Amino acid sequence: MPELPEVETIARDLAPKLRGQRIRQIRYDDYPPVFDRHSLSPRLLRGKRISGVERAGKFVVLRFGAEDLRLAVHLRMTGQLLFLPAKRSLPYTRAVFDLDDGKALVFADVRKFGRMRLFAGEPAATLAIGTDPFDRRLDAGGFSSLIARRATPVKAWLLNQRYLGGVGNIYACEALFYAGIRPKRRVGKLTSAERSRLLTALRSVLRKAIRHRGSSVDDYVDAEGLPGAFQNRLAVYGRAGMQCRRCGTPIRRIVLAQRGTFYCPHCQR
DNA sequence: ATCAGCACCTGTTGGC
DNA sequence: TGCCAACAGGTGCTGA
Repeated sequence: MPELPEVETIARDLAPKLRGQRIRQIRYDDYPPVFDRHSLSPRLLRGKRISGVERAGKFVVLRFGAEDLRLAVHLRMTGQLLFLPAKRSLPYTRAVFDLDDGKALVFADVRKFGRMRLFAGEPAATLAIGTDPFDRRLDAGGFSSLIARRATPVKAWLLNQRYLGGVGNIYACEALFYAGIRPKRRVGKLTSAERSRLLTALRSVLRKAIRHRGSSVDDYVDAEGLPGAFQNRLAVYGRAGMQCRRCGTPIRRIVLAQRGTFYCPHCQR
């Protein structure tokens, strides 16, 4: 479900609500494990005060006190991270963090793929997340050197979190549409003009999606349980057989890297 | 050292 | 209407 724009929306919403709140108690369902096998003991969180919330790749990261201690939450496909101002029970709850005054942070997940990890250290290094697409130090040259001479299809490259952190299936398809590049093209063989267009298109579509609070194609909701609005503005994702918004050609669906992949055969070369 | 393919889960949808 | 296969925003492991 959630990619960079959705996770960014959740993190921005949660930050002012959670900052200063203390973790009173934690309850969780551990089958399958909701804390991954690298996680420190969740008991360490009891009594800790939340000092900040940020996004790292597709993770929502909570920080505690002035310490190095952080909790990373990955929503995978159907995870939801919800702030509840008053006690309430939700279906598919996997973990509940009781906060001050009856407030709570709830991690719910129908498919149970989502995981959390408590760790000490820097998120990018610990979680093996590549460069953030919005990193100011990333320019066309840096982007091109991340690509190097890789033979993998450009869409598979975009989905690999070790190069760029945060791009998922929807926005990989969308960015390639706006850059005019077919998903199967070998990433290492893109011209420098194409690479440059791709970085620009990626940033632009991610920025727009954040402005519209993400895409609610299926289960995604923000920290208050409300859907985003960007699903109505998608150019190719989920539009197989429908007319391209730019040229009218039917949008094509193929499977690439085991994922549904959408593109316009006329606008993308 | 890569990388395709499958595993992990449950719910929804579309074809017959 | 009913059944069942295919599919879903992601990633981690295995074996070639």
